[in-house]
Amino acid sequence: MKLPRSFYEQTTIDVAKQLLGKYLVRRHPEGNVVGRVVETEAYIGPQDLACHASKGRTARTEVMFGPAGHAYVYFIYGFYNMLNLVTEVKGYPAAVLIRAAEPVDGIELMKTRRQNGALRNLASGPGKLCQAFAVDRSLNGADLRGNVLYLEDRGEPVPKFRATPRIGVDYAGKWKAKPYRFLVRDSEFVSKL
DNA sequence: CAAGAGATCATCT
DNA sequence: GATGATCTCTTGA
Repeated sequence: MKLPRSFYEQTTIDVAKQLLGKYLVRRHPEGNVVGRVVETEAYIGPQDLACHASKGRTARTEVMFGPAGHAYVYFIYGFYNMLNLVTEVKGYPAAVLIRAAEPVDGIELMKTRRQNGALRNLASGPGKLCQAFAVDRSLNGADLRGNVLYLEDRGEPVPKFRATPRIGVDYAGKWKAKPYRFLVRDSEFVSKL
């Protein structure tokens, strides 16, 4: 069943943990694609220097300040999109970055969208995942209760996971060491160990 | 296999 | 005008 808005209104850490083992569904004219989430990161509030919203409320970060259960998609490095899910209460900027998923359905379609079609390389990283799932900024602000992009609970308990510091945020001072990255143990589909 | 460079642009100063 | 929540390819051991 589709995750309700109340799921995303929990604390960002809880959402990030509980997303592991949930299923990301992308409906698209080319075909539908489904992946099992195996890696997430939490970005929490205006004081978190790794969180874009620590720079203030701008056109780019506006979605993060909005209500939970919406997609925050941004473009970076001139090449890649990143998919986040807005969490917590309206007015408090926080989100969970989806970093990796295990391909489940629509694998052939994912391969056509990706350079390297090896199964383990289709969505093992936030940029790769957005390519495989055809996520771009047209989905920024999309409601996750809609039919284009959403998460599904298929009755699987949250798998065993571990926490590490987040990737690529060396500039974030004391926040760079916080264990806000969560990854499924024993999954070969994470971005890195 | 590890390390490094290059690609390329929206966003903020 | 600088930089980034990245990826791929190339290089060298």
